Amino acid sequence: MFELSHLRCFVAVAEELHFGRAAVRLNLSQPPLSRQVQLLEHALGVRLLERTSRVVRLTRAGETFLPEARRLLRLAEGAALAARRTASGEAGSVTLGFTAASGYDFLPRFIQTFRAQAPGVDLVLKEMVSADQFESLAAGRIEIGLVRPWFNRREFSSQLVAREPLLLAAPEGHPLAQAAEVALADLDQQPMVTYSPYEARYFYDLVAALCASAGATPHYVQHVSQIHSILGLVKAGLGVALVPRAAGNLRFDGVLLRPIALDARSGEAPNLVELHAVWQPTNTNPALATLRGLLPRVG
Amino acid sequence: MFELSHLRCFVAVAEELHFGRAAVRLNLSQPPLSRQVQLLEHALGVRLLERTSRVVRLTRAGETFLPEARRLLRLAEGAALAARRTASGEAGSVTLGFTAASGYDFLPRFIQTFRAQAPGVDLVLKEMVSADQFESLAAGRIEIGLVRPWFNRREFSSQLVAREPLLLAAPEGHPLAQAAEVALADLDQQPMVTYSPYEARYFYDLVAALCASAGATPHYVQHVSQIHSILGLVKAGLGVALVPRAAGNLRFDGVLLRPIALDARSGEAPNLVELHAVWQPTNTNPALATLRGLLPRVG
DNA sequence: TCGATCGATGCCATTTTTGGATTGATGTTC
DNA sequence: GAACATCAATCCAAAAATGGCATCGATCGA
Repeated sequence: MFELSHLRCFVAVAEELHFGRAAVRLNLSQPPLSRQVQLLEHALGVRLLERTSRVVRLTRAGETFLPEARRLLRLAEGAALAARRTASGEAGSVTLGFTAASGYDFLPRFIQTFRAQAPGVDLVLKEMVSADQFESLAAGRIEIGLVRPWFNRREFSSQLVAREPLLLAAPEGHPLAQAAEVALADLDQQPMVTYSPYEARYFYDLVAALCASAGATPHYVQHVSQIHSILGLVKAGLGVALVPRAAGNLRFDGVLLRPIALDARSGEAPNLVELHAVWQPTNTNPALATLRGLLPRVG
Repeated sequence: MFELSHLRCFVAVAEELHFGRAAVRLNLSQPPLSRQVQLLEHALGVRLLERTSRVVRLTRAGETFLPEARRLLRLAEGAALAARRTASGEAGSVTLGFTAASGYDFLPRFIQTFRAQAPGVDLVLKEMVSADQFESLAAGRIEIGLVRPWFNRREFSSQLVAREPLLLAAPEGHPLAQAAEVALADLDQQPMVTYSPYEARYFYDLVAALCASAGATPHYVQHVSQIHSILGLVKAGLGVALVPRAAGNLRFDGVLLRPIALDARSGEAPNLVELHAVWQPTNTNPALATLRGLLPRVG
């Protein structure tokens, strides 16, 4: 069988129709070039060039072979480039898990940044709750997850990627929605829609801790998993709720969002709501490294 | 840069995930295989395989490169095959010139045979009178021509490919068309449409010689180039004509064809009408050799 | 007829490749 | 935990391939 180096020799001669000039082009001398082309012809069992001591011309078989030879050389370079780009993380594919809520704000902004910075990487998205993401990571179904606390999975690496405050969600016309901001104490004895302690434990605990910190005891009228469901119940007048600021991107008619007032010392609502990226430390996918490098850009 | 032999080594290892088995497959020993794969990785500047003393696994770059490597090897084999098929005349292209009349019978039958026997050869057809075919041959516009005599072009090779008789063409109802065959003597003083002595000299001379051989002197009422035009004038009642048997394939309504009666000794009409193939003897197109080899099949 | 140019061939030095021997690492069995 | 088998990598000598110089026969132009 022939080699790519034979093809380079043949292509140079076929294009120059002169062994001397082709040899110069290939940085070798004319005798080895003559021999290399002869080796190619022998390997193929076909005469590719007709030559006298003065004239070099392609045979019909040579005419057939020349475009194929050029194509092989081009494809070889392309294959090398593709391998290099994959190795460097410029090209490849990553499977990313995300929670519904992270899809409201962080994820869209991250995807935008990621596509701009790494257009050659294919991002495969899978929505699932945090617990399922850990299972999928362990099973290799996803390579990185966007999850809520709390987790204590030592076998995964993690990185905090975003924090945001909780806001009050109240129906239009609700007394608490009239003010520009709301004191936590005002939530005492208020009907409130809160999170499921099972399917949304992180948010359940967060809300409970926040209210307890102010000595407020809301009247929890419903426990729900999804934020968009919570907003629906708020609109229906069942009560108020505390939701992450990103929920504002849902633009729910009939529901107003108000910051929580703080004591005079701190000045701004604490960013209590955390979002973490998690992955297997042994993952060697270069595109994952590329992705992880871009996470801090969107915080 | 890497070589196709490197690709073969890599593909074998990638498929076996074991250097020893891959080496056996490639008919070489394990140490040189290990080194060849290392050379490929060095040439690319990319790690394609992760390996410990016990485990071999593709990297992501290796996963990207493997299908490209397989493709290159396949295309290399295909390129070799294409060159061999062109060299053997199994594949390629031929330009063939032909006269209008040869298109009635010989050429269709030849094309049918040629396509069956040489499906990989592209046949490019160009209709032109014999004189123009010689010019086109000399100029390289066609590679073989189907021409009528007479020619005396020593620089071309030729081969008689078909012969056929002349038949009498008479309008329906014409007295000469009532009999199953016609004596040449019957043509004496008959109105006759014949060939142009300039644009169809071969046929003009043939008809004149045939009539003179029987002592008949037809009354030539028209001189025309093309056989289908002659048949039209016969139908119109201007006279009879002598045409090659292949003209019967035109199926001209209103015109009957009758064989020419011979003297008792010979028994059948002589095949006076000749068709020759001509080409440049220096032409090296293998597909032309294939075509020429098939010409005698259709005679 | 002579000289210049060209591709092919001979020969040799250098480089590359191959295979056997061996190594260190790793997993299995006892 | 030790012994053993297996595996990919390394070392080294031998074989093969490559490249370059010298030269050849053929061909073209002056």
